[in-house]
Amino acid sequence: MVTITDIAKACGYSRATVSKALNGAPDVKKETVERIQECARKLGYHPNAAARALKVGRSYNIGVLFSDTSGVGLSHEYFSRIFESIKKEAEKQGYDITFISQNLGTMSMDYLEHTRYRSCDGVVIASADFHDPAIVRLGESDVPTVTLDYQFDSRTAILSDNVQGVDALVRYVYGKGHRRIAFIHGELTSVTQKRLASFKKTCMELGIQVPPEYILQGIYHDPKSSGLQTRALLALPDPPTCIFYPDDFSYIGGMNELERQGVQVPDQMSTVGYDGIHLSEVLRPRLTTYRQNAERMGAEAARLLIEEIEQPDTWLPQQITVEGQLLEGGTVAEPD
Amino acid sequence: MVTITDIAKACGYSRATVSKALNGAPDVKKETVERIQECARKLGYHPNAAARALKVGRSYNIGVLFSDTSGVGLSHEYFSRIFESIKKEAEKQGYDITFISQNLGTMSMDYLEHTRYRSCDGVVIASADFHDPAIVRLGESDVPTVTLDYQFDSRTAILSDNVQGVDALVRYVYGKGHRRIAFIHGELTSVTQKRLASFKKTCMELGIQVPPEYILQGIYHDPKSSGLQTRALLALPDPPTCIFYPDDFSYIGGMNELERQGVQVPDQMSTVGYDGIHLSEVLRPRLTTYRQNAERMGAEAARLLIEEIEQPDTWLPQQITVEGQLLEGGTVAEPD
DNA sequence: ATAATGAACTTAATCGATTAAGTTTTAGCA
DNA sequence: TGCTAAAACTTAATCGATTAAGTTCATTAT
Repeated sequence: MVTITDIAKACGYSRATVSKALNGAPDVKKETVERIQECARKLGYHPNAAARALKVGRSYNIGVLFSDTSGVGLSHEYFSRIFESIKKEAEKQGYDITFISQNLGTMSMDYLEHTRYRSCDGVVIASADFHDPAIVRLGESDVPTVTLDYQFDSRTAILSDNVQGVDALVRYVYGKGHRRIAFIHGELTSVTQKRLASFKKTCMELGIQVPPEYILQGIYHDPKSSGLQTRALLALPDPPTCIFYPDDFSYIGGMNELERQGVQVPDQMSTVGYDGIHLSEVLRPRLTTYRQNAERMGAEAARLLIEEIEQPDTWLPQQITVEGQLLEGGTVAEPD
Repeated sequence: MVTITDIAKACGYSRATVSKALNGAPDVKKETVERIQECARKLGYHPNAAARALKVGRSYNIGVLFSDTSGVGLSHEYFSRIFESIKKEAEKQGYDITFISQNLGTMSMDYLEHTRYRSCDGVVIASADFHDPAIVRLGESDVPTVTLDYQFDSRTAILSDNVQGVDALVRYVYGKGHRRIAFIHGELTSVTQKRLASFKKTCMELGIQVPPEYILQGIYHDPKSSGLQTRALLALPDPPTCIFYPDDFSYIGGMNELERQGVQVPDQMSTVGYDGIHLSEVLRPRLTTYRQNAERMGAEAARLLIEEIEQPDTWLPQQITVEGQLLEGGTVAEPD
């Protein structure tokens, strides 16, 4: 490994000067800087991240926290897209990514301890139980954090615009003539609550009566659950003409159940999903859904986190709401 | 941050003794070890990874390389499953994961340089262009590496059993009575070549004639491509009774095309996929496919890499072939 | 009694990079 | 020329942990 000492020897300056030259310190002659940079390039020098982290406390490493309890991890396309985007933006700015977990090997550490153990400069908290004391501890610590789809006090948060997403979908199906709209939602997280509230509010604004039996709790990303809920809706004396699914993957379960009962989509039943995963675009008919802008969310999260890390003085917490986009597919038709 | 010095002060031993006690050195009294461990726990001590990495060269960090060129990254379920599994096994053994990429920020480094920059103890190379000189350089360096679905000389490799996978599928559909079997494959990687060879071999063994127009090159994970190939197959004067798709996701494209042309699956056309992603199990009919054991592959990769890192003396390169499992769905029926 | 042995601990150097403080060199000006 | 100030460089301490080499002290052997 080429170290700063090798460069110092090779070009006849002290280690201090070499270090300063490579870091753009003001008290090194321009000519010297060039000579040292040239030398570093020739020898193939790259700084040792561990040494630098030890000395200055900064690691150029960003922690990413995807809760490991739920087990969903990166298999959700929404999260894998967010993750890829965080990674891409971080790398562009010279940061690496470390996954923050609990219980590394035999050492028992919580998220904050893991963060410190690796000297992470900050953490993006993406999918987690935000009431978990270990998460709260991290969020209240002095470590810069950015949360996704959740808001800690005085912290930066990136929020997907769930209110606008559901609102857009409701108005869209309303425009197609639907008045009997069912809403299957996922577990009651803060995101779910926003979607549900938005659904009710927009329906009210449009003068739509939503009977309570049209609002059902299911499970995110679980086609079995959405299949059962679909069956329940079909069995109602006065079934809906349009069903909202908690997400695109859940729609598959509904689609199967509808097909099994001989109900044609969209002629006899209209459907919409949520997320806009790749699958929704390759199904036929294409699923009408709302594509969350995961790419932008991830990039903003990384960008703002790095901003906080690099300019702590001028930093202020921000809340950014990222709009998605309604994808018009072929699963919504005018009701009879 | 609690350091070893704090513990030394708190319990009246030297830093050396504390370090040795915590690392299980033989020349510390049992009683002392206990006292120091107790003290460390009380103070909430955790070693500083950077300091340790700097001193001993070991970082307890494993690099993971998913090529960034192709852009597929972790959005493929196969790879995200492999990744999750690597991560889980690594964490169990006390290792963190770092993504190895090229061009971190403004520094231009190749994969090997990035690996050294972060002092990674080893690298799992998962999805990459194995002919890329930067990958080859890493594979030929002194850094412990494990490749997935590719084999470098004198290196450990984890291989999905593509030969057995395709063989099992062919024999399965043969058992159902199919003799006219088409094979749409992906880009001609080493994996594809194995699958193709296995397909031809098994067909020959079973005495099946495969006309050349039944073997088509498509694109992995691309429903549009598989849709086109499906159309081509249907337009043949003597179309097949069964179509093999390059992967489950590609099947969606085929499925749509078949439906569009009014061809019923499986009554008028049997189909099989490859991978066994979640989606294949929630479609109706369930897709008959071959589930690659990504979990085991990832775990073995991490396990063997760590073995090489921790016991370099007794280490020998290994090739492990991981069998998958045929998932019998409902997309294969007896042909007319 | 003295030396030898070994257990249990401490001292001090080290990993590679950074940086405050100190030193030398150069330049500027009367 | 001589003095001062600024520029350009070096020295040396430091981050936290590890470890070879050294020290102390009790125990055993001769």
